[in-house]
This record gives sequence, structure tokens and C-alpha cells, in this order.
Amino acid sequence: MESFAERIYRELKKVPKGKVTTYKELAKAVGTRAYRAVGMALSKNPYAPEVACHRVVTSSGRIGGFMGQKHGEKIDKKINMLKREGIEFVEDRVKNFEEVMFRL
DNA sequence: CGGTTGACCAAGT
DNA sequence: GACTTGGCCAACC
Repeated sequence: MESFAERIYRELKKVPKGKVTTYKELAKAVGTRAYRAVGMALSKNPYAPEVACHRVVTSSGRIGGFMGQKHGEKIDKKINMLKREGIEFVEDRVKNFEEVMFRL
């Protein structure tokens, strides 16, 4: 039985490389408005490399809070991964956010 | 079932 | 642009 979280992972896997999506769109894709629950699901992220949690950003084009990461290092590592995929970042924000955002 | 928490969002100040 | 408030939904106790 797939949990709400499992559906999120499935939708997230559909996002192609070099693209990002938002918590809102992801939640809407599974037919809910629980943006926060989406974040919760990713925080558990049992499918670490399979599910590109770093490919999910907020509606502001930012990476998000990421309390799971270190407090001092911020989320630079995730940004670096995204850069490697072709996503441009500027000051912890996605460049051309609307262009790289993949609509489900 | 109720209360708390959470990688959020939108509107108001 | 930054902070505060209210709201949303799911998971856990």
C-alpha cells in the first residue's frame, strides 16, 4: 500500500534532469494541498539517490529550509548537484526558475 | 479522536 | 524585501 509519501516519490521521479519542481505542484500532482506533507515525505527520503529531493524547490525559487542539513554549511552541496545537472543557481535561488520548473 | 509538528504558501504589515 | 499571522494537509503520539 503506497503511502502519501510514496506517491510523492513517484511524481518526483518523473521530473527530468535539468528541471525542478515545487512542493505545491508536487502536492497538486498527487491530488492534495498538503505542501507541508510533501516536505515531510522528502525529509524521510528512503530513496535517497532515486528521488532527487534537491530538485524540489519552494514557490519562491528557493531550496527551502532543509533542517536535516547542517546549520553552518547551508545547502550548498545540493546546489552544487543541481548545477551539475544544468540548473543555474544564484545566491541559494534558482536562476530562470520558471524556465527550469517542470510542470507535471 | 485531539494535539503537536513539519524540507510550505499566501496575504497583510 | 523581511517578518508575522492564518491556513492547509499528513504523520506521529
